[in-house]
Amino acid sequence: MTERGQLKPENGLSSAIAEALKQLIFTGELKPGERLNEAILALRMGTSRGPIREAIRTLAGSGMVTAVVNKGVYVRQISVREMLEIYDLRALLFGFAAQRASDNLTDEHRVRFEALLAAMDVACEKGDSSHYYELNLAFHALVLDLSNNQRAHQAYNDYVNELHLFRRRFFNAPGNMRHSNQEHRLLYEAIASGNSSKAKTTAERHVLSGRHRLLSTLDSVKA
Amino acid sequence: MTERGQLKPENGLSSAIAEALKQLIFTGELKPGERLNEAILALRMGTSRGPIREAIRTLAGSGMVTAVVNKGVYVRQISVREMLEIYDLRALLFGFAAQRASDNLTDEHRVRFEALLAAMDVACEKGDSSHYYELNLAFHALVLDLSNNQRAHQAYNDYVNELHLFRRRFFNAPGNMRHSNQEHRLLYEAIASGNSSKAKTTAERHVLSGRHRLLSTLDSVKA
DNA sequence: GCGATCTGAAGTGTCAACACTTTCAATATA
DNA sequence: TATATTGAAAGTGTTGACACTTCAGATCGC
Repeated sequence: MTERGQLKPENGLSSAIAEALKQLIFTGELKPGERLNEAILALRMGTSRGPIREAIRTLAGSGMVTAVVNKGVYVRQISVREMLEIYDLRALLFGFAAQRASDNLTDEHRVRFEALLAAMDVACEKGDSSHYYELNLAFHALVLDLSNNQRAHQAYNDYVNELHLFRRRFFNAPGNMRHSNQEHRLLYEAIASGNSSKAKTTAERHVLSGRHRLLSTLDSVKA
Repeated sequence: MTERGQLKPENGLSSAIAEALKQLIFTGELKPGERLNEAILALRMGTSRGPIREAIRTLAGSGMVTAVVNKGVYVRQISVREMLEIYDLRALLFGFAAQRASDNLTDEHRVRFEALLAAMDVACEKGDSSHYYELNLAFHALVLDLSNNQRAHQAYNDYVNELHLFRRRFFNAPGNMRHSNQEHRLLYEAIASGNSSKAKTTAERHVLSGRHRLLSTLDSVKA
């Protein structure tokens, strides 16, 4: 955990701290199961324990950490079962969004989709997985945007973050870009064709294939 | 807001306070948009402001209240748009659960379903809307249980609570029991028949018909 | 009379100190 | 040696005090 003194207090100290803690958790500097020591965090962030406690309670409210009375708070650990459940929900949401997207698609969005797909092809060829990851996120975000349902978008992002947390615990499955890229193309074609039910099933399958990949990797590790 | 000194501190004072605040919000003693005054709450709960602040941050984390720096926290207000979005998600989840339920149904569950439906018939005849409401919750919970996906169940409950919050803001639409009751029967038949896709669409429609009722009531008020 | 500035109250943000619980290791005891 | 006891250390829970921001109303100048 490196020094990180910035902590822009634009929106209240505890909000800034909560944001910083989230970053620490997502980047893996704070690992799942690890305990958060209030005093040490306070020292590191350069404040007293009060704001730290409040930030931690915020995270506890959103489920990122679990609090045990008189013992402390721990970064949430996600079980395999929970991961599978979340994958199903994510698939459901993505299918829902794709279905709607095929109804709400405009020419402007077509352009953006095609630009994204082209860029992903390039990243895929070059093997630039980090850039591909960014584009992948943007692609999914675009679909969710087109669902015209902000809550769905938010819930989807929450699920993705939670899964991210889980995967970090085990290994950073890079996922095979090529296959994923192919599925994206198929999904876009389904959306663009206006066949909303096909768009839905394609989108669901896309997420579930990710779930399947992760699951089989997990099995092979256990064996 | 009545005195409520119990506050069993079994799991930490701030957790207990958070629970108490949730109750106050759900029962409507704290109305949407209303500000939460820390000092007054502290006085009423018999503690100092610290635990109150932490409880409030917990609620803020789960989205029940919104915090504005240096001004205070306010009970969340849900817009019509947001309500519609949540209804869609709730329908999606309920459809998902019903689909799964038709795969996971056992004889034991059949018995419970039929007991619930019978009891609902009775409550419906007697016009006992309060009891009907309880049974209605139990019916939905049973379907969600059968989905074998705890996260789905939790998310569904969260959505229901949020909608509850919204409806309180306008009026307590009792919903017509008779119609709802009929839909429950249809849904159970679809689930019991093992036709999972029919179960799914029936469940979705059940929720969406609720959404439609609320929406048309809203329109008639505005007009 | 009208607008700008000042002032006070109300309320939130932050802090440091203290009380309480848990844990673990050292010691005593059978 | 194994087990129970006890005491210190570490860390969280809680509190009251103080600093700072915001807002509304009073005051002053024009």
